[in-house]
Amino acid sequence: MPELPEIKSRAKEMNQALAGKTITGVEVVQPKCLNIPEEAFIQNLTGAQFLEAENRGKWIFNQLTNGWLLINLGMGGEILLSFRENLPEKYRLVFDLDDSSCLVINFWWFGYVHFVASGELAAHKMTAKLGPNADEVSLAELHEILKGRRGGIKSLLLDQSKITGIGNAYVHDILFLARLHPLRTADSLNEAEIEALHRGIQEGLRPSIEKGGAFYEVNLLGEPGKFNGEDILIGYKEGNPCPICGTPIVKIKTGSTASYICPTCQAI
DNA sequence: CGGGCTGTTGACTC
DNA sequence: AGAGTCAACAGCCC
Repeated sequence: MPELPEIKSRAKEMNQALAGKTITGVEVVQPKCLNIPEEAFIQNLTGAQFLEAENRGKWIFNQLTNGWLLINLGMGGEILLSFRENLPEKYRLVFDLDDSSCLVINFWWFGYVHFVASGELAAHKMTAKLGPNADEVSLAELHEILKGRRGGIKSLLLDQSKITGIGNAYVHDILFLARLHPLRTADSLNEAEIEALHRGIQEGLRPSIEKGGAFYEVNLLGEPGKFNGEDILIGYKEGNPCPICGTPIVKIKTGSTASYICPTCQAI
């Protein structure tokens, strides 16, 4: 479940590893993840050079000499810097590079690998409406995002058009850190609660960003992130004592997703 | 072996 | 606006 900490880490690694390298060939195993016909995709990317990589939420934006290579790993996957002689068992796409290495992309569901020509980013529907990166949202911006919204705070945090990068894995700890129940409505938060939410977003993401992402995702070299299970406060820890008050963590249904909360610290 | 669960996203409905 | 449902490229657990 790659979310902002993992994707931000991958983007940094790609920026370091790929800048200046040229794509010499493209192998597409899974054309359904593309946004344009396979032939056009290969034609556009062959010969393109990587300039710079950064993340916007869960998307990696690779700026190329002739456009953008946009990657979203969906519900989990790997981006590996490898060699043709050492390919993993499963992969969806390979970019051969001019130094004889290659970039291998795999994901297990719903990943996207898109090409957008220079100047046409605004027409790319899946990324055009992304909100600001969750780790960069200021308190004032958060105020604006919450203002007048009557929906639940959890679904708002997961809405990538409002604020981008948070997924169902990190949202449990973010809300716990803020002492907010996921079904609290956005416009019901008082000033102190908005500040708590802002801190919760920061503190819920930062440790994993600093550790290169979660242990269940790997970096470009195949090494797992260092944000471990014991770094997670309450997410997926049903029955464990709340680290603040000792009340057992419970799993509740919130719309179509599950939420883990401390029923004492996060009263509705 | 089959069913249900799990991270994402957009389209579509009411 | 927002909540609910569905479907789209797996893999795991029971």
